[in-house]
Amino acid sequence: MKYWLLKSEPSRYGIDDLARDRVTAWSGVRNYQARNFMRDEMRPGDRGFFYHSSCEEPGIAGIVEVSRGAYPDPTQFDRKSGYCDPGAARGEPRWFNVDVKFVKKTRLIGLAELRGHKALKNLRVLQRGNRLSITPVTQAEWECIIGLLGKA
DNA sequence: GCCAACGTTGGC
DNA sequence: GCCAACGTTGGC
Repeated sequence: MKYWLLKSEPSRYGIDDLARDRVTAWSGVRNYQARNFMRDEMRPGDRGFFYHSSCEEPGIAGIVEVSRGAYPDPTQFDRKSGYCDPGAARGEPRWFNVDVKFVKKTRLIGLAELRGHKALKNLRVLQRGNRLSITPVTQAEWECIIGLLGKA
């Protein structure tokens, strides 16, 4: 079982949207590294932090669980979708996505707080210039952050 | 709005 | 296969 951090802009789709929907397709990812994580490494039962990016208070806002392993992202074939990829063919999908389900909403753990912990110094989302929307989280990092949530 | 960082594209 | 140009991301 692995741990992940999934970024989303709350103005597009935030933790409250997932709390309402309970399950959502993590579709629309158009980056090969992130795709490979979903296709090759993410398995049902894996857990992840839901991270709010490009917003007033960037940070971890919730916990999710992978509820379905990777399958071809239907939006790549949808001509009306902004995620449509003319280079993708039905028999040869280029993009994949998993489904994630809501586990819980947490208090917001902002970047400054995350940076305050040595155990998190390698957390990808804290690195300069990090843009990858899906990143692995080590078990030690996961446990450190879960520990922070135990506090007020 | 700025700007650093990074991925992708395309000419050669 | 190199690399400059460009577009996007995302914190500040």
